[in-house]
Amino acid sequence: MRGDKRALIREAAIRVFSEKGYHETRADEIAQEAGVAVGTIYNYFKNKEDILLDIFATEFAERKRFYEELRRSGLPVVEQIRRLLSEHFQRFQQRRELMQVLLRERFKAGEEFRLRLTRLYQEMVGYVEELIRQGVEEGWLRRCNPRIIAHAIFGVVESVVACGLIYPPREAEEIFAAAPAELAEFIWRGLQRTEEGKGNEKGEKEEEKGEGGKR
Amino acid sequence: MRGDKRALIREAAIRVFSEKGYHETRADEIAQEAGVAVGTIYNYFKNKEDILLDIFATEFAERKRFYEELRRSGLPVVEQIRRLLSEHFQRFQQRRELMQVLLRERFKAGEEFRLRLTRLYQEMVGYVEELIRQGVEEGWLRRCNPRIIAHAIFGVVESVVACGLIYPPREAEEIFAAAPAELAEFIWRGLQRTEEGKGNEKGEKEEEKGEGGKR
Amino acid sequence: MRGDKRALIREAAIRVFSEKGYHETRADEIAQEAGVAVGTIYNYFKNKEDILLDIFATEFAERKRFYEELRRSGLPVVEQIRRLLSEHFQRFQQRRELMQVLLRERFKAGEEFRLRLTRLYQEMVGYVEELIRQGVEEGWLRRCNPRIIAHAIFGVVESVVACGLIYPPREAEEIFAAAPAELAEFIWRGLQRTEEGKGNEKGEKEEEKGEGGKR
Amino acid sequence: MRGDKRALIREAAIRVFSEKGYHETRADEIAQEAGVAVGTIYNYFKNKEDILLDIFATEFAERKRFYEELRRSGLPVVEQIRRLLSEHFQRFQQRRELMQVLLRERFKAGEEFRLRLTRLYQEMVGYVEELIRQGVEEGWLRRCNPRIIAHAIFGVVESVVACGLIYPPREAEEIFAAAPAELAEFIWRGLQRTEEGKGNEKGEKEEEKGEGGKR
DNA sequence: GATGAATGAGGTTTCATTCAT
DNA sequence: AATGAATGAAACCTCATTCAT
Repeated sequence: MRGDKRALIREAAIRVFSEKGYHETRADEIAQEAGVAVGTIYNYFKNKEDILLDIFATEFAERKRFYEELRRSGLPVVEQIRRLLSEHFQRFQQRRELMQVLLRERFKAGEEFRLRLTRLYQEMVGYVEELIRQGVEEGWLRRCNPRIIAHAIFGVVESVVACGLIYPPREAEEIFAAAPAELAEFIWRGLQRTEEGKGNEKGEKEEEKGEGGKR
Repeated sequence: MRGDKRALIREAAIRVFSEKGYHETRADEIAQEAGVAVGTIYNYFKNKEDILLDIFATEFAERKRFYEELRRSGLPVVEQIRRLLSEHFQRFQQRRELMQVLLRERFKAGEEFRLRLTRLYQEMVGYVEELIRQGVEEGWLRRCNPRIIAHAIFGVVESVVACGLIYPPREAEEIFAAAPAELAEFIWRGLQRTEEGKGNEKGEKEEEKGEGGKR
Repeated sequence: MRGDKRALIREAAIRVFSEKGYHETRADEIAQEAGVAVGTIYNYFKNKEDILLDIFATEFAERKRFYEELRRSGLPVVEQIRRLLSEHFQRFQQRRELMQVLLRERFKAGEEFRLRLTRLYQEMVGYVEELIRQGVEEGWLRRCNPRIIAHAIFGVVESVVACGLIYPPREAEEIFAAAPAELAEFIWRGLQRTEEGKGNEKGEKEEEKGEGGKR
Repeated sequence: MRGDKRALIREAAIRVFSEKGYHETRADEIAQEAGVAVGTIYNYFKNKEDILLDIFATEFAERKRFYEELRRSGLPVVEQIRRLLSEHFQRFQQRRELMQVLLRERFKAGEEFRLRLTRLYQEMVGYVEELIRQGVEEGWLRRCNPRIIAHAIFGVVESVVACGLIYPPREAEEIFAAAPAELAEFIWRGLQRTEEGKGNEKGEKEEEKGEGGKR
């Protein structure tokens, strides 16, 4: 039950944060959105910042779970990356408000917050970094700096979220619809080996990409 | 003289904002950094937010100048994109603090701010979008959604800035050194036409994308 | 409960305003006088000006209640005016500080304030104006411009309040003690029909007034 | 020349004060209205309050000059009062803005200001008080408390100024046109002896009143 | 556990005044 | 004497947080 109320407040916070931004949101607005009294918030969270941190922590925990599951799956790296992208775009569709909050408040300052968030973020990117490193080592992917490329991939994915904050709903929807396939393709080409045995290798990849874009 | 003082305050603000974030920065900290009294700020800016907006406006104006110069250069699109990327990375090296502020505060809420910034941002991305559109039409680049790809490119470039906010200085420097080449390559591959067997390959892709867009 | 706290703050404000004037009074002085924290004030009032407006509104509402009661009383107009004056002087004795605030801050500028107060004031004077109009029609009072005379009566009554702000306490007390009778007489004579030779006298006066108004 | 600039600024201040009120007027608005730089104001006045005080002092000095002239005129008291009222209404017509400022800011707090103004005000009312005292002693006026009645007369006169601050221009003009005769009559009746020898005494007075209202 | 009125520290902004030119 | 940019003290108000009910 305790978890329920915490989640209730967290989800309410996501809605208002995504609408007005963390700083512009007052504690009592979160309470109102959650349908509880202001004081109740402080029974479940240390302070306002703690709610934001919890939003990040909850989402990152879920992602980590997904990443580890993926890692344990034993699938080929290329397939793992495909699923990872597909998962991200899918999750964005389901939880746009959440994603917007994550994007917007990613760099909020505040001593402790910054430190804790940074750690979470590094850890998360680390999974992808590791995946790419493996892909390179195993010869699936072109030789590159895995850390930089991992961040770049996050940058690409986040660019879609950003569009949702920049364009009016109509245009945003068009972008959201086309983006997954478009960007999977973009990232894929950016990672792919080119030199030898293209014909064969390509064929496989193309198929994979197709599926990735679809689901 | 008036312009000088405005710039003096703006540059001071960039330094403090990049350090502590816009919201966590107090007006008198900006004043102190600028070496003026608090009141002086308000002789040159309507309010604190106005400083932030001015930071964006000034930088975006400069970028627009560069983009238009580029456009008028008559260089082949591929070369234009190359220069654009190179310029961005170079500018990032020169003005890291500025770039961090732009990245961090991009989505700050606040009625008027949001509206004005959105307009500036769209305009800026618009240049790149147009460049890509041309590149595709002229056959230099692969067929794609230019708007989405333009945003993706910004996302990639911004990912480097983000690293500066996530990693400790030592590691960040390593990333900064390698990123330009690494990411130019990444973007480049993402845009490039596949050399051989185009006709066939293309057909497939279109189908895939079509399905991807449908869901 | 809510009404209580509002009244508590309002009454505290009256005391401080009457002592130092609205503009010279700081929000925290009101809070201190009321025995609450500054923030509490803003739970009950939109801003400092809103307190002042509430002081006027509350008093004017009470006066209106009295005027309407009087009107419904069915007493002869002359008696109504007598009671009205008596009530005013009595109320002044009970609520000197309040009256001083009303006198002092009556013309405070400030867009909305001015508008709202003006409306309240006109309404209040309107009652007396109407009373005089009736008195004239019914032949109790001399022929006159009821609106102007209504304002003049308020001017006379307020002059006593003004004395409280000008003279040191000792002298003020003397004035307060004598003023009600003295001014009731003054006003009364100013309104009274001349007893004998009315027809003739009246005619003259009308002419005189006519000329006076012409110039 | 020094006096000229001082007067220039004072007159400008009267215009803005009457429009927005003393507190709501900024020093630079006075400067702008006067067509000088802010700094210039402080070459002629100690501070903002000093301008307001100067407005009162200048007007009160002029009034005192008039009162003393009147006193030295050797005219019968009744005639003196008639002229005094007539002068007041005339001056109001010529200098409405000034009168509004005097009415509005009469009770502004501020240690030194209050003290100095109070002295000026008492002195000014004192002349009228003395006049009435004489009138009573000489049997021209009914027995009364001269101080209270003097204040009441000021209250009546000021009520017209107040109307200018309460009613919209159209209605205010109507009031201004009718007020002098109307109020002279009101005051006159309030002061006049009634008991013995009315016929004769009255006749004289009526004439005087008529003239008073006219000019 | 829930409530929401009370709290008061703290930040933004204003604006009277100064003073170097 | 005139200027007006710079100053910084001061005040309003907000809003995260608490705690008695």
